[in-house]
Amino acid sequence: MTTISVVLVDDHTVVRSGLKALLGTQADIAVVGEAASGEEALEVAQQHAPDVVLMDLAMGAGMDGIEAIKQLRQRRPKQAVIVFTTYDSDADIVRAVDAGAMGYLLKDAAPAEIFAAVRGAVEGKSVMSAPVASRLFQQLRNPDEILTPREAELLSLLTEGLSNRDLGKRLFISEATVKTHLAHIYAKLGVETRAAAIATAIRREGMR
Amino acid sequence: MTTISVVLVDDHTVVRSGLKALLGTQADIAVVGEAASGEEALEVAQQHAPDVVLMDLAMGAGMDGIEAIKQLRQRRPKQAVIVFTTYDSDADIVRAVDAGAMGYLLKDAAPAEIFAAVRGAVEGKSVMSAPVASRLFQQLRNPDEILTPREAELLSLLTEGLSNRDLGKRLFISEATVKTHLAHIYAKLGVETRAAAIATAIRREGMR
DNA sequence: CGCCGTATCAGCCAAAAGGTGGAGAGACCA
DNA sequence: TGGTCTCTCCACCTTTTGGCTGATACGGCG
Repeated sequence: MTTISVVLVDDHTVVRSGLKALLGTQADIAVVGEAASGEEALEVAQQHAPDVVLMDLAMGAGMDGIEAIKQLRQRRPKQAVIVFTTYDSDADIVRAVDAGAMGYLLKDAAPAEIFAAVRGAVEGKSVMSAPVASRLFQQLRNPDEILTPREAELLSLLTEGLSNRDLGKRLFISEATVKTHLAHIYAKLGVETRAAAIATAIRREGMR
Repeated sequence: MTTISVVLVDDHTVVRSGLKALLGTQADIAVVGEAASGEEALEVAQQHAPDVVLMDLAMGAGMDGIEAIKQLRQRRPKQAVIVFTTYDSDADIVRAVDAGAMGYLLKDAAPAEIFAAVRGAVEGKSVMSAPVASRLFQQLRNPDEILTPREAELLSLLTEGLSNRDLGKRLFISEATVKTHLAHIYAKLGVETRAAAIATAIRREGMR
């Protein structure tokens, strides 16, 4: 049985050491490096060429986790990246998977779950915490379901090419409210701009 | 009934032979020559003075189809050129018709359609595949909407939801140039925002 | 009863997009 | 040769957007 080399990326020292101790109990898993930021992660991964990178998405300063995943994946496609984070917002999940994450674990995951994720990752299996999986599944299956009625209404008008001001007038709400709704829509669709939201919405069957 | 002489121009031998066999089934059509490039086409057409030239637009190397059409038309205005190609991009259609093509067929056209195009061409009739016709019609109806090749390229990327910066990187041009192109595209499409441009482009058949 | 999801609104700030006007290089055309 | 088109780039300025934080209100649910 080969040993699985792992690099930990988290800006909290305590989390890293805890994780290190936990993984240390497993004979077939070895933590070969640590990093506290996205930039550092790239360096460390370069040095140790680990099989798996366990990474927190939220990093204090500098490059964020998503960007780090993209770059890691670009440099060594065979290396598996597992997201290990506190929050499970829809946007983060979609973007992380999009960026190439092999797994998505929440920090309250059971030890056994973490071990399984690491071992699964090297075999090309994608392991994720139950709540994350269900969300992702729902997203892929019917992303519109997670939009509230009002949001769906707004999205539909958005595909007409209206501006925030016009959207407000059309729906009899303030521009501020429009922006709030839009922010929620972007998060749920996993995009950052209205352009991408429109492209996604129109192509996503139904509204042409 | 006079026999219609045809010259085939396509850089793929298989396409030429298939077409030759197909046209051979018609008593009134005779393939009198073949060419694999634009230059060769000019020579062969010179030799055989065919009634019709069936030509692919995409030729591996050397003179492209559009240029070949222009020259053919210039040398023998009576000779009909029919474009027979795989793609139906707006730019190609417009340029081919501009260059003097009498017809525009897609390679998946039905045999009957091809025969009709050849026979129609000698009578001065212009025959084209349905999707091509509809595009051209739309172009003619609203000439202002003809996008330049570069603009079309940009518009297509625009529908992916990219930002100006990303568009620039992707096309190896500055953000300033991107903005210039976008302004032109908006004007031609009759919209004011990128959102509307995307909505229009995606819905306007073709780029999904 | 508090908690959560939904919908509404505000203000502030940075980034992106859009408008205007100009300009040079290269291709093409008459 | 001169005019036109296309593609490229720049500067300056305004508007739009998106990100962040926070707030109020209503209704359902455990």
